[in-house]
Amino acid sequence: MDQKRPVRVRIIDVATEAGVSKSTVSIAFNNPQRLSAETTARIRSVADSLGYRPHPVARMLAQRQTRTLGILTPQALTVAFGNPFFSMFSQGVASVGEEFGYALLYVSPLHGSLARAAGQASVDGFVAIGLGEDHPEVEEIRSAGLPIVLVDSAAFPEHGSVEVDDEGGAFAAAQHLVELGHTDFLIIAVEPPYFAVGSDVVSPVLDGVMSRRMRGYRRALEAAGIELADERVVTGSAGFDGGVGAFNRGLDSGLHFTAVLVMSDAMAIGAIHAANERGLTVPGDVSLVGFDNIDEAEHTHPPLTTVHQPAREKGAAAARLLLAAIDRRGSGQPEHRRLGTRLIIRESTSRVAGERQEVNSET
Amino acid sequence: MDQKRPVRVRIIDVATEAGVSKSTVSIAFNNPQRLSAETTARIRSVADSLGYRPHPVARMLAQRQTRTLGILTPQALTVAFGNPFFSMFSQGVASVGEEFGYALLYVSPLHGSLARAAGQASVDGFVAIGLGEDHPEVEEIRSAGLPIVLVDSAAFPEHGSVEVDDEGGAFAAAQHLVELGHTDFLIIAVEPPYFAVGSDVVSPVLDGVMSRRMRGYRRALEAAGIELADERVVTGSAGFDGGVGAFNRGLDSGLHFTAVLVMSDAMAIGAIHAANERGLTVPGDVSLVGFDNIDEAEHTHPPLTTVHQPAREKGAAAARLLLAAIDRRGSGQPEHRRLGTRLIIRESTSRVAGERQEVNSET
DNA sequence: CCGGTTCAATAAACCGGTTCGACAACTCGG
DNA sequence: CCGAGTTGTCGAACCGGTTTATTGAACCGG
Repeated sequence: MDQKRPVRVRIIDVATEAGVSKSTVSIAFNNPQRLSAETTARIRSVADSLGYRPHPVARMLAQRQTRTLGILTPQALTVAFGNPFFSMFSQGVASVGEEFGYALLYVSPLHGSLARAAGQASVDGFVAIGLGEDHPEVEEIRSAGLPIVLVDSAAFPEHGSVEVDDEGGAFAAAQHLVELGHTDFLIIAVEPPYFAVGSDVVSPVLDGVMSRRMRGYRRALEAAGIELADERVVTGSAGFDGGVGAFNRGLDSGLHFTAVLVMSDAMAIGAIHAANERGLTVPGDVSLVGFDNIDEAEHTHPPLTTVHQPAREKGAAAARLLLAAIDRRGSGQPEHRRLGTRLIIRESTSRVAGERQEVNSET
Repeated sequence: MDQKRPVRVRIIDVATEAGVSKSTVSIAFNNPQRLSAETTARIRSVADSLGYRPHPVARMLAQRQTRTLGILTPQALTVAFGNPFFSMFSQGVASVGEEFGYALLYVSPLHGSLARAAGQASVDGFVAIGLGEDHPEVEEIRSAGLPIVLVDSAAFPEHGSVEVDDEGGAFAAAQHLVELGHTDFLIIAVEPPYFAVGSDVVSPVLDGVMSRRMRGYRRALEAAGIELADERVVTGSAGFDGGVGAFNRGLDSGLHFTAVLVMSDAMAIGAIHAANERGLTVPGDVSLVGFDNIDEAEHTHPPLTTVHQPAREKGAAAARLLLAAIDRRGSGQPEHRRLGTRLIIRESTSRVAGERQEVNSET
């Protein structure tokens, strides 16, 4: 049995082998111009032949920086990565992270506790996606002296934040359908209990986002004098399947509707699929508007009308704010950014079909 | 200007305040039963009131473990996260990571060097997605004494690995079309230069995967006596848009084909969309088989026939192998796992239409 | 009253680097 | 030939914890 125990080469080994002190070795790597060329060369070659790599953790400790950005999510990663939107957001964070040489650490609740998970993460700062008021980990992190940028939540003015105009986007979506003459609506929301583990509070994150969207829908409908009965709001789990389930439930409840507002594209794609399966054509029988504008929304059949939110820019902006906060180490004002949303009209929506044309063209 | 400089509370502060030594404080947290109940309680309460959190990096250094799993990808994260498959894989890794209390660190090339990036990552081990033979970072990591599990590559028998039967899946896909009577094929591949930065070698990863799939296609066609001209293989960037581009290019080249084999679902979805835009119906005019079986494949119109690969299980298996390797610290045999693929027949494929219909008139 | 246990708490070493101040040797102007 | 700078290297302290061997006090039976 060849015990392949590749004992790590330490800086002291290199120093001994090269006949210098460990400070000198360290300098040879981090500040070569302070050393004579030959010494540097010798140390380098010894290090190479020994296969020396500075221990990243020791280095982090001494330099007091990790060159790592943390992404904090109150949902399990298995659910987070199930949402294409999250991937796009990640792309944004990653793009600026990579540019500045930072790796990405994903932190999700461990054994139900996000705070504990955050506590044992070695990062220079956090991007927290949707931590609402009652999330104690924000305080936790602050007391650890780490900067944090909140996404989809402005509950903590003392920290940077990046938001998106959810309400405005939702309003535009609903208004668009109203203008097409629709009066009978179904709303598909993502259901609140996103996960339920351990003793921690359950994520009110999406709750915030979703309730803002709901507000936008409601405002537009009210403005058009359309009343929205509670049973016209159905929910399902985030993700494609949740969309088919919710749509079917809406259908089965016996409601009549010609327009569906869906709070996420993933669910909207599921809903389109469900509609087809049930013999309904989109947008002939039912018009449908999603939210997010994920990449696949353009390629559905029919292409999905949806509210674009700049997910990648959101991630990038959050990362930039965080890097800035890391740089100035606690001083300076936190920045708050709010990005726009806009309605993308494709082909999943159309004027309401002939007969029930009780047009309410005022507003 | 209130300088909010939340100086971190250190263990020594707690010790002083509680009138004990720092060892005692450490024990109070990690081995409470060794201490008298009252001392523990007092220390805990002092720590609470001071807001003490053990410094994760210091702790990692002392304990020689990070409780973090590294995910190594030779592509920039911006491109990796653009592929739904990657998200599914991540879900798998995350699910077992979360179960055992590990966070996830994504490591991608920094300034063009994956080796450098890997070197400064503080993890207990790596899951490397598709590192081919000529990737020096594997040796690099081994010499750092860290375990590594290779995914989609068995180039290093001394490390654990998880693979998938790409060739078999591709074979089944092609055979299915052959059985439906198709003889005129187009193959859409993902183009090799996935990125090109710095001095490092460009990822041969996907290359390996893609060439295995190609081999599968070819074998099935040859078995049916169908010859595949080189110009019938078109490429595009991974992702939806790459699919539409490639499909259009195939169409524009004047080739006649009734069947398309696409090496990824994302591209297949783009291809379906492109086909519709060009007035072709799927599967009426052209049959189409994807690869991966991502979640959205079920909800396309028509639902996509594709080769299922167990992406989540792949991630989970890799993570489990890695955790096992971390546990036994270098001893023990590396394990190699190979997972199956299977053809999922949905509705994007059908028997070839009667006569030699002229599919494409001109551009 | 004494040697042997047990229990609680501690001092010191350690994890593996970085960094600061000091020092010796060498250079150079006067 | 002396004193002031430079230059190259080193020792020691430090980052913030954990861990091991040790100590001192209390306990206990003989």
